Amino acid sequence: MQIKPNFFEKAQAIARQIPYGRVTSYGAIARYLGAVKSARTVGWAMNASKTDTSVPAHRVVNSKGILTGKNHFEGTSLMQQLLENEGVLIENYQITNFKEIFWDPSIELRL
DNA sequence: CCCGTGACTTCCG
DNA sequence: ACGGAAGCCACGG
Repeated sequence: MQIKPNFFEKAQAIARQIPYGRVTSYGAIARYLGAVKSARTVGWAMNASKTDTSVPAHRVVNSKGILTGKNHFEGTSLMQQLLENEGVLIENYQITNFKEIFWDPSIELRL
């Protein structure tokens, strides 16, 4: 549905719209964009957004709720610290209540 | 212009 | 159920 101007633009836009204390996955964003298998590109967008403080890339994790991008963040536990600061329960870089705080753009933004 | 890489996900064997 | 391979998009050399 509708054309896709740019994967990057969309991915960043969605990531920026992630509510406080919520998280989502690359696949969820990619699926909303109409390209489930393009989840990697979403991660690429996060990488580009890394310099963009307007994009909370720390709220984006993989389908398992694991902070896969922690390695690309400053330091190492910064990503986890940020999420924990928002009330997200994380254990060993994995979100324990992932499904509870999961924010799916396809559901929240489908209107 | 062609090849390789990258923070993922899904399918097939 | 587990493991390996493919697919997609964009950017850099």
